[in-house]
Amino acid sequence: MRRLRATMRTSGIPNPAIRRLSLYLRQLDLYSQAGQRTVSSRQLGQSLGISDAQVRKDLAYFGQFGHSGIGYRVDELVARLRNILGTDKLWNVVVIGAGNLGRALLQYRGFMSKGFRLVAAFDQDASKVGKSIGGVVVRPMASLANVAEEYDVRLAILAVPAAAAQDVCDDLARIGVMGILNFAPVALSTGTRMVQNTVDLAVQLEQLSFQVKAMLE
Amino acid sequence: MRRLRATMRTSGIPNPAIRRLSLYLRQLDLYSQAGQRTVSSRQLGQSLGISDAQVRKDLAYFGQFGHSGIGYRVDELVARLRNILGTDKLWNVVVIGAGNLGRALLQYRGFMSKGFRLVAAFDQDASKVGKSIGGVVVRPMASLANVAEEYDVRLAILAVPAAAAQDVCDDLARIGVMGILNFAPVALSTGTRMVQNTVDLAVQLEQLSFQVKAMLE
DNA sequence: GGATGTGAATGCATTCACAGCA
DNA sequence: TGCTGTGAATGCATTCACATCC
Repeated sequence: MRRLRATMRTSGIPNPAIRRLSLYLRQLDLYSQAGQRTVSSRQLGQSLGISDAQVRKDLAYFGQFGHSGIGYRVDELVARLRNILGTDKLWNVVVIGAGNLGRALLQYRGFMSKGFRLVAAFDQDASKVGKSIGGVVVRPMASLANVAEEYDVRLAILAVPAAAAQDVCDDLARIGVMGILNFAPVALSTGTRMVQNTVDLAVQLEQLSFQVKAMLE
Repeated sequence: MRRLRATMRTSGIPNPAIRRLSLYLRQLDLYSQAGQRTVSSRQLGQSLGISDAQVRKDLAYFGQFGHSGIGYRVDELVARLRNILGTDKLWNVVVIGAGNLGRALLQYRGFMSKGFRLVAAFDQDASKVGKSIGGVVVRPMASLANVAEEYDVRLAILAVPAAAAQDVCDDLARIGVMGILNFAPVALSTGTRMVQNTVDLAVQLEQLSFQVKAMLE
């Protein structure tokens, strides 16, 4: 049994705060599109179910960019959040696994405008190799290292069966990938130079099950 | 601007603990398949990157079902966790939206054995209605209420575009759905008799981006 | 007046450390 | 001896409340 390292903190900033920054950014994009110029911590918080103090504290971890009496300038804050999250630069991302989920992800275009670009997909199954899905070509696993180097790939989306996930994860670590968005229902064992984010649909549904069950009683 | 209610706690049990119960269950299924009969809090924790004390405390919230000197009996604990999470009964689930993601979810069979059954899919687009995907028929939105009643549906998976999500959410609330697994990148505004769990892929990637960025510096 | 930014206070969650049991 | 269950202690995160600024 391999031993997992516990989740570690990257900095002095609370992990939940970093998650909320993403939510702020998403909401601010909406405000920006709607033509709104400024926003208060109160308004931003209410639209997300978060207290105004929490919003201010989260933002203040990264400096002072509010304006007394005014609030935050939407475009300014968007730019700053992108910079903080690292999505002001474009990340090249690979998708491993071109099954149902992998294909759906390749066709989902919601990433593009947000600082991520899917540059290639990989599948072990030769019959899938060569096809183009959502404008991205499916390649053989053997070409992973080359592609990763060519595009300086640091992020990967893992959409392979659970049984294969750890092996692929090890491969990815070896070629310099440092972040994995993992859709396989397993806890990956990774080194210290790698972070993972596992999205397990069954886990998600179980959370709902628990809570709905409680409401029904 | 609609105001969201803050996340509330269902009981005296820490929310993070409930999330971990799902992880324990997932891991225990593996042990069970491998023929392992008992497991200690230490072993279970290590395989998930969680401390042994944490494991024991999480489980102890729900009673005492460990055995001194032995640990926990795997099958017994699996049964108990299913019971706690509510997945010892079968939940009928509907999928709203038969686009890329909706289709992928319908074809993903990983739920079945875990207490969830996809009973129907719905789409607004008439050209999709009538098709069968992964053994599930796509129906018109208009038939949602009937199906929900017929199958006593309490859980829904939302895979519609962001712009449509809130309206669908309101519909779902009206017909008695109480839990939503939301893949649209918006914070849904719900009443008190409803819980949501939003999986936003961009948010997930942004978390990785932030952390990988920090590691590269 | 209407906001931010922030120390202080509170409230949660996790870990420690050990009694107790097989 | 090996392990659980649990109060006590610690450590984090959130909220309060107010000085401060436009």
